Amino acid sequence: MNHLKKVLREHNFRITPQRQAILQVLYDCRGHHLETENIYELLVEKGTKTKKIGLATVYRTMELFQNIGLVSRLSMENLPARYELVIHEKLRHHHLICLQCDQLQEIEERLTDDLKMQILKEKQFQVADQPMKIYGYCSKCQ
Amino acid sequence: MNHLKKVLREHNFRITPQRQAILQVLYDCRGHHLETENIYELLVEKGTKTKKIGLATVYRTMELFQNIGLVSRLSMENLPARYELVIHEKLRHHHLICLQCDQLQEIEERLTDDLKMQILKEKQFQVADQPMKIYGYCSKCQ
DNA sequence: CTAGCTGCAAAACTTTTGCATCACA
DNA sequence: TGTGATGCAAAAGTTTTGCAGCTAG
Repeated sequence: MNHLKKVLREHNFRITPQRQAILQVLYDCRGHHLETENIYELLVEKGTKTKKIGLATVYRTMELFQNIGLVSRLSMENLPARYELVIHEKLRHHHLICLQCDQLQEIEERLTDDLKMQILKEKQFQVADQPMKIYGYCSKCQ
Repeated sequence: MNHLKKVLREHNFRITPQRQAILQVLYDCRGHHLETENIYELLVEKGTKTKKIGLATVYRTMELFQNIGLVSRLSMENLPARYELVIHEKLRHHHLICLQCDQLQEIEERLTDDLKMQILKEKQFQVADQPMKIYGYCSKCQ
């Protein structure tokens, strides 16, 4: 939460109750990958006693958080995009997505280091420093 | 075109002028990755003198073609999905997508063989036999 | 104070669907 | 001729935007 405040201030964005509440939800659900709609619902449930929030605000906030590196966005084939908090102590990772059950697993980023280097060498294409989505079948669904 | 007819007949689907026209467009644009809307527009241009076609038909046809393996679908982050004809003589490949200009390049599939094997070994996750999307910056946009 | 945020509602956009009609086999 | 395919229009579903009012700094 302090990190949020620091990053927002650094970029000259305001620390609003809505932004704090959204970050709290993301933190409470860390490890999961939430749709904007999920986040909104959780906020509405909690929020009966506190503040009101609009779905558009959640969308706008998720875009903002992504831009400043607080969350990473995972666009799903046709489904709504999902977000997860970027945890800095955690190793960077890619996503393994099961085509059968939509379940997510993670693999360490280092596994793609060689691939990135080859792509740079052969195609002069600089692979972005963002999680890759790798589709397939998890051990249960094979 | 003969291949289309063969595959459709094998699956008990009908060979309609619309399906043939769509396949023709895909063939004429082979090497490119077309949005459904692009295909529709091209058909409307050409079609003034021939037949009418509806956008819904293009959507339905692309889904059908994908199911029977005639085209491969490339879901783009927020943008409309793009399709390309599956050319059997051509080597299987992955896509490099430039985050700046949306341009697509291709890399040979073999470059990810090691990665796939490691993922299977470490996570018992079977990577699907489909093109991977790798995001980054092309040589012009870096 | 005032620029940046927010909520609401409406719009934008891609994709899907219902249905009456059409046409391939 | 009968069933699958089509065109049209409307619906669905996610995300964006316009705008008037609110609020953090």
